[in-house]
Amino acid sequence: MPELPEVETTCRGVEPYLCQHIIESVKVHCGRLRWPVSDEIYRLEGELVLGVSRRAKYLVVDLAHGAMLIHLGMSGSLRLSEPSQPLKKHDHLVFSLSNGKQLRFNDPRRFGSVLWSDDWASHPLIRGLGPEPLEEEFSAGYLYEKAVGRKTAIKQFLMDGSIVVGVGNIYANEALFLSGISPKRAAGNISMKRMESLVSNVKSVLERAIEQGGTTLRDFVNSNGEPGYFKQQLYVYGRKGLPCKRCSKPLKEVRQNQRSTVYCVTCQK
DNA sequence: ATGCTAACCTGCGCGC
DNA sequence: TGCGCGCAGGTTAGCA
Repeated sequence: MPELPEVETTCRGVEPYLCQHIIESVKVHCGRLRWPVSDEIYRLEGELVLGVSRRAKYLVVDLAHGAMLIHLGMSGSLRLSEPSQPLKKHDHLVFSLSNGKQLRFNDPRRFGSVLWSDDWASHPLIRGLGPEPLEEEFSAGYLYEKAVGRKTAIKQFLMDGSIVVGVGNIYANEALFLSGISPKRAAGNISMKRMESLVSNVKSVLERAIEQGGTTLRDFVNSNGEPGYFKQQLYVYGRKGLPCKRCSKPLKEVRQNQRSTVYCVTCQK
């Protein structure tokens, strides 16, 4: 489900309900996530939330004495609920807050994770991540330099978190289409000019998706349970065989690294 | 260093 | 209706 825009949407949605409130209790209904939920999670109880932010696709809940890192994996979501509302299937963790509300972590596939960290920025899963795509550090010059000598397909390269974070399958497909670059082209074989276009399109597609509240394919909902509206603006993702919105020829699907890639053989070279 | 594979899970849509 | 199959927004460990 969630790529950067969906995580950002979730972050903005939950922040007002968490910030300056205390996590009074933590209930773990199923701790078998991507990484087993550690008993350290109970250190959250009594902690004041100072802020909620995002790094890559991790939500960072900053506390007075540490932090909680939440990753939504493929199917995770966070919802604010009233304690009286019945639990939904796959509500694995419930955080009761001092404002009387509950934050519930739901994740059917359990690829997500919920971690305690004393110093989140140096956590092994965070340390070593590449720059944020919406920050200035992610520039054409940076991407071009990183790509020198790399034979990896550009799509795979874009989705490599040590190069740049937050670009998942949907938006990698979209940015490449918008830039007219074949997803199969070797990363090291792209001119600076085209890298400029690519970086610019990665930024703009992510920004536009955030404005629309993310992309809902089947089950993404924000913290209020509402879907995102970017799906109707997708050019290629999920449109295999349908006409290219630019040249009308049918879009082609291939698999790269176990992920589906959809592109236009005419418009993308 | 780079690059590829399998693995972690449940649910849904499709063809038969 | 039901069943089996393939596929799904992510990321890591492990091995060549």
